[in-house]
Amino acid sequence: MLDDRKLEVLRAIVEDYVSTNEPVGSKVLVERHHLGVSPATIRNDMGALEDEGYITQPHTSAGRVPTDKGYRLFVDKLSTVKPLTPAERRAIEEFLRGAVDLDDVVSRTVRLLAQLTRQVAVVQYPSLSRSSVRHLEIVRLSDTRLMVVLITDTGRVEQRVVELPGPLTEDEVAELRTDFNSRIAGRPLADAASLVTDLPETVPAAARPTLIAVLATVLETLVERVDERVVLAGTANLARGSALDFPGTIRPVLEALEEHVVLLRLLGDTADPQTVHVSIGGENPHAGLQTASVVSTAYGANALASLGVLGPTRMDYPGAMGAVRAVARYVGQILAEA
Amino acid sequence: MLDDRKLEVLRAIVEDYVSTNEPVGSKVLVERHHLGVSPATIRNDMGALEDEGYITQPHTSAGRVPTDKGYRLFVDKLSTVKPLTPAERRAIEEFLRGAVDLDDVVSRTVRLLAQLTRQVAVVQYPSLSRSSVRHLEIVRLSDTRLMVVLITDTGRVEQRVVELPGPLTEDEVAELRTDFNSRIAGRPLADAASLVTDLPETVPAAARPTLIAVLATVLETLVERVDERVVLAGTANLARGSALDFPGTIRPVLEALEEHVVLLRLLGDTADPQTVHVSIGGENPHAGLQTASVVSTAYGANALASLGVLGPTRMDYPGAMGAVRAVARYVGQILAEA
DNA sequence: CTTGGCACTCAACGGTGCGGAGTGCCAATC
DNA sequence: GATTGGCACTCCGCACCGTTGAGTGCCAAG
Repeated sequence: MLDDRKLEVLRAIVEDYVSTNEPVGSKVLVERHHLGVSPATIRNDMGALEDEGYITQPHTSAGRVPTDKGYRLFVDKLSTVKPLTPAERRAIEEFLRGAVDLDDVVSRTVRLLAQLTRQVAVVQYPSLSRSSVRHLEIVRLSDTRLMVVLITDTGRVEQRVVELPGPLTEDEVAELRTDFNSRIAGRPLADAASLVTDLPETVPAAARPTLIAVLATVLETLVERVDERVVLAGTANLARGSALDFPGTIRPVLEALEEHVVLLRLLGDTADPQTVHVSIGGENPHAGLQTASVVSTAYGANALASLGVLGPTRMDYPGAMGAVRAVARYVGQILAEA
Repeated sequence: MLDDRKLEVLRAIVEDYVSTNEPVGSKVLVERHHLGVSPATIRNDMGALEDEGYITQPHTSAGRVPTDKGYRLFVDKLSTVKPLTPAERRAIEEFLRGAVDLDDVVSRTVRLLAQLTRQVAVVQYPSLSRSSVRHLEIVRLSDTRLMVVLITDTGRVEQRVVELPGPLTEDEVAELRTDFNSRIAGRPLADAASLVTDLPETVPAAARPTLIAVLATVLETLVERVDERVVLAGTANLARGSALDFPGTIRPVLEALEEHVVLLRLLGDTADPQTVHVSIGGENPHAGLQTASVVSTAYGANALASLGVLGPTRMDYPGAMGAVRAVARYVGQILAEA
């Protein structure tokens, strides 16, 4: 159905349209891509491509523009991930190395990605799930209030305040601290919860309600889906492209970006850190993102966090995929070392 | 120079323009605001107001639009802060009460403010400066790496990783922990730094380099300007208004919003929690915000944090000021209780 | 000082005509 | 059968134009 030249034509159309942001016609196509044939031939091919739904014309006497389906084919079959230049790689590494803690790593990563791709960058926090408890600190704020601080071996810190049913002395708090730590310190988070559920039975009945309150909070901290945190950068890039990129207004896109749940769903599709996932236009579940594409991948040792970029469907996919892949690798590396 | 009626005319122009988003002419003005005079009289007044630079015409045969100077006069002399309705107050209180920790308070606050004002909301984290050290936790990550966790009485948690010049045993770490805590626990952050600077002199020379490394990080944590953290919400509101609000594109505004330093400067003007500060158009230092206004105030017991909203100069100032003031009060209240 | 009248200005709008880019189709050619 | 040049056709974009109407500034009268 689609011979090699037709595919080549599609590739040329996508590349031209992405770089010029103008519907591309048969004439300019043969000029810029020195395909060895005449415009008329290209026109025939374009007709075929249009029949198959890979390209479309905005109006009768205009050039062609790729459809979502066209971009999909381009990404799947016609393009290769564009590796970064050594200079870029050095810059990335250097920039990320300067981070002082996890928050800083994430924040640098997202800014870096936005700058490299000139799109909106999204980074999800690395997940707790596979990490282990380094230390559980319990601090007495007042007679009836405690603060629980969980520290993991990945450097993550989670805190919670507990309101107690009754007063507690400093000594009792110290005891609680040792009780919990002796059971869960060094254990993976996933296992930790089950290791403390029987704690209430080991103490006198009088102390039980208090312990149960603390336990509830500790469990909450252990299983909390902190990986639901996301960070954004580069939203100004949305206003960069022409009016063609986002019909009418970028408002629905900005709205979608503020709904973190939506973002998480977009990023969530990505499971394997080796592959870069691309979601194009109408493939996105969210109504406000029908003209947007997302390029994402998983990162980190445990591959439970992900990052990516979001932009108009008219996006430099090979470049974005290259940047996303490279950044994900470097971040993973940095996190593994920390 | 400007008699009462002229001021009344200015007020009417501002209010009309803000609500209709269209340059307002003399005729519609007398109709909608039943000033007891004819359009011709109003025209004379408008002429005077224009001569003084309070209003301007986009083009010859159009109505008048307030200038920055006009908005300034309106805000300073012609308007009163619009209090929220009891229903709104209840909703705010209820929403903020649901917060589980400081991060949650901040995140709820910013979303709330964005929704109430339909503008971009900015909330700066409450400052550490006036709070005290609740606890300083030092955790041994490996032979040569420590994690320092500072917990304040305001519920804030700051963490840092320290690379040590030489290895340290668990016992030595425990000793460090007690050394530091005995000196600074319960002390205000502002004083804490000076209380530990002489620590190195109290230990054997061999242990000194290590202690100095730890000390450096602890000091950094103590004085760190965490109040430089800001959170945003409602950026989609920028794309709501007409093209008149932000000439050309909202891009420079989005860019400015990503530069947290800029935001901090904007919010920083606010010192007194009792007053609401307004910065209009050209009064803003940043080039990208020449057509934007910021309404902000300080909040919290120590009045060292601030929050506000940002929108086009064509903004409902009384409403925004009311919302900002009310939200600041409620947040301050909640933080004081916590 | 206020007001009605009036001439003037100018953005916005709809209609018209033209040029050009790009297409689809067809017959001729390789 | 694929390729190609030719050609008629479509239709966007643009410039031009007159009309309309909102709004103004000014002036003379009240």
